[in-house]
Amino acid sequence: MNKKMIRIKDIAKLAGVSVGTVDRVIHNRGKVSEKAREKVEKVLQEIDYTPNLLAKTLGSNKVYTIALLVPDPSQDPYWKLSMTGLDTAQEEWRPYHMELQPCFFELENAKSFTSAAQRLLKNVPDAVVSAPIFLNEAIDFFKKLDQLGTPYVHFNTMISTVSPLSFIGQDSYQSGRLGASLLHLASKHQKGKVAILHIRESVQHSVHFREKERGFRDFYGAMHPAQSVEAVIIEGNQMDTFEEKLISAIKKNDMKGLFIPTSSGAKLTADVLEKNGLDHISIVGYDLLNENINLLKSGYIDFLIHQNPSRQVFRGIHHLANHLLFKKTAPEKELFPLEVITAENIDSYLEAVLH
Amino acid sequence: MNKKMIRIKDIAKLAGVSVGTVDRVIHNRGKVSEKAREKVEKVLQEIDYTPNLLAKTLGSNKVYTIALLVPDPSQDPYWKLSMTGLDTAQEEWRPYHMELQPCFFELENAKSFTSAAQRLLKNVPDAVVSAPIFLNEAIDFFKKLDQLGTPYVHFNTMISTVSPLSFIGQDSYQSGRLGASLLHLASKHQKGKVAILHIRESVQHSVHFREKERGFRDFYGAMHPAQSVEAVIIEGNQMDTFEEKLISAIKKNDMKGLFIPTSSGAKLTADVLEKNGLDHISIVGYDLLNENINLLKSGYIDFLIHQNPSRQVFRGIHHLANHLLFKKTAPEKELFPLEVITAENIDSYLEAVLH
DNA sequence: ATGAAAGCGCTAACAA
DNA sequence: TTGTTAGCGCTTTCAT
Repeated sequence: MNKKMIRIKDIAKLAGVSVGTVDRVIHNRGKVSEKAREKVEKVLQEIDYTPNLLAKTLGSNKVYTIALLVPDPSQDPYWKLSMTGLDTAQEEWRPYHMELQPCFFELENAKSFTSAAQRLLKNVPDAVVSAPIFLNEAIDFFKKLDQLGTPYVHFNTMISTVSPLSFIGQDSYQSGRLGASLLHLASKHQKGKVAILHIRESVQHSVHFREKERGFRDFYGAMHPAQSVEAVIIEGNQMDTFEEKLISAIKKNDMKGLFIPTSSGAKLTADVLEKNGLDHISIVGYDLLNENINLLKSGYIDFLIHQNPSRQVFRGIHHLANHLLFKKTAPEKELFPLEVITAENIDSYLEAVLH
Repeated sequence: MNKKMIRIKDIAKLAGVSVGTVDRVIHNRGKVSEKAREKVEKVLQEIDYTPNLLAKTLGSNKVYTIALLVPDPSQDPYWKLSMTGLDTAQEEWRPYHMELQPCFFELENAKSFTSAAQRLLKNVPDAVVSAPIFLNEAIDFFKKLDQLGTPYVHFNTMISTVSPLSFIGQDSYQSGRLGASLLHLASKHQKGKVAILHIRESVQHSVHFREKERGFRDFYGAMHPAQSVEAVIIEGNQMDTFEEKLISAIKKNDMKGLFIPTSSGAKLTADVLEKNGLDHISIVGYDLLNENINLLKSGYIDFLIHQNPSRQVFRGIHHLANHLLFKKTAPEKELFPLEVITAENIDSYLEAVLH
């Protein structure tokens, strides 16, 4: 097949110039006469040259660092899951002298995001992975990165005003539709209403939660228009009266099924339901938190939708590292599949390696 | 953090020996005195040394080749899917001068497997990925590879008498259970029997089909003992009477749901059902063949279980390449998660990159 | 503007 | 058994 790899040296010989000149032409590093440039470009057009990436990155002996700006995993089980992605990435990229610096902020505190972002920039990382939990603050931060020319990848929400190397996440609208279809499957032979439950989401200004609701409603609207759909909203500052609010909403609407987009919401809800003897109510929740896993196995939750946070950070780092090291182009968005978890396939997910 | 990466040269200086000796110790290339070895190993224990992979592969300027022995994708839609895994792997490993040579055999022809295997061995590949469709022939082949010391990875069925570097697949028993649980979900409010449908599987001598059946039966036995479960077997040589056999089995047993482990079986079945006005029957099938995708979207199939063949070959190559190039140890088996596909998440799978 | 040459960290061949 | 050294293909610096 490929008889032999073409090297810069070969091109130099063919063009009758030195390797230095070839390098300058290839990378537009200036300082080349028209004559020399033409000779080299002629050769380049005739042959099929792909540079040896190993030699390339070895030659320019640089240690890259990728910074991560994510919520403190010790404060949030969802982000705790994502840390295995960091570990796996660390493992994968260590031999290439890629340095990963995690930088945490507090989930309920926009100021801490900003200050963490500032700390991060002090270290002038070569690239950044970030979760734009606080949208406005995040946009400011991303714009700064855009100015600096620092490549970054972000999760959750697509933001049209900034230019990340790549966006990683799921189609939230479709996720809502999927949630609705699963809830329907679990509850269709019961009477009653279904609802989407927004718990303590306010902090997230989150477009993606709204999109999930839209998808949820659309599914029922299109497929089962007779089914009436509610939304129950329990804000972060109302958590002391959570039980009361939830129960009253359920009783008032004769609920048969709940769709809970917040990953930690299912546990809160299931506890209240169990305490109040309402365990006939179907639940569709999100993500493989330990609590959710237990509830799924014991039958309190019917389905989970997996957002694979660990893979999100793993892939984010993957794209950036490939970009820095090998100049590979990343997809502008990488949408993950919407994975359906049931009591019968949960173990296969827990045993599987990061995928 | 780590101020500076440690190089072999540094270790040599610390141990008071030459780089050559350090290299020999690290790779057990013999020819080292006890004294020298001890000195080096002491240093290695004290510091945290990870070799620079770029330099490593650049230095040992070798081109490895991995051969693939799989069914001709033009003859089989399932294996056609797996080819995107090949392409992705090719892309990923190109910078490391890893050569991938596919080698196809005919799906219904054991002889062609053997002859393809021989052709393959002529090229003395450094490693092999293979699908052991013809179990006996495959075992012979694997034993030969074992003798040659050529590492290999295989799919589908775990084989206790051979020693692959790694086995890649899914837990077939659990896959059967999952299939049963999904079929139950889709059909539980109808009356009638459920069945597992074995279509033209004989060629595969396949342990994993039996395991799926066992899982399928166990689920119903344990969870819904009242539900009666059948098995319908239609051999490869009976395909001319397929319709007749299938319909008579359905009528006789008053079937309400079918579990079809063969990926191409769902289409055959659905066509017959539609033709005979039996479209109330629920179907759980396997894999994202185009036909299956259409049937799922149009509601003729209720669920698909995704075996992710493309990722199977991708990961197989991944483990072998890492083994050859970087001496990384592969897991002796890598079980994939059992992915549930419905009409509402199918698109997210089709749009997603290999995952 | 150009070429020559010194690395980058590791491997492997060659002396000693 | 050891140490030395010449590559691997590319980048970068330094003369010219």
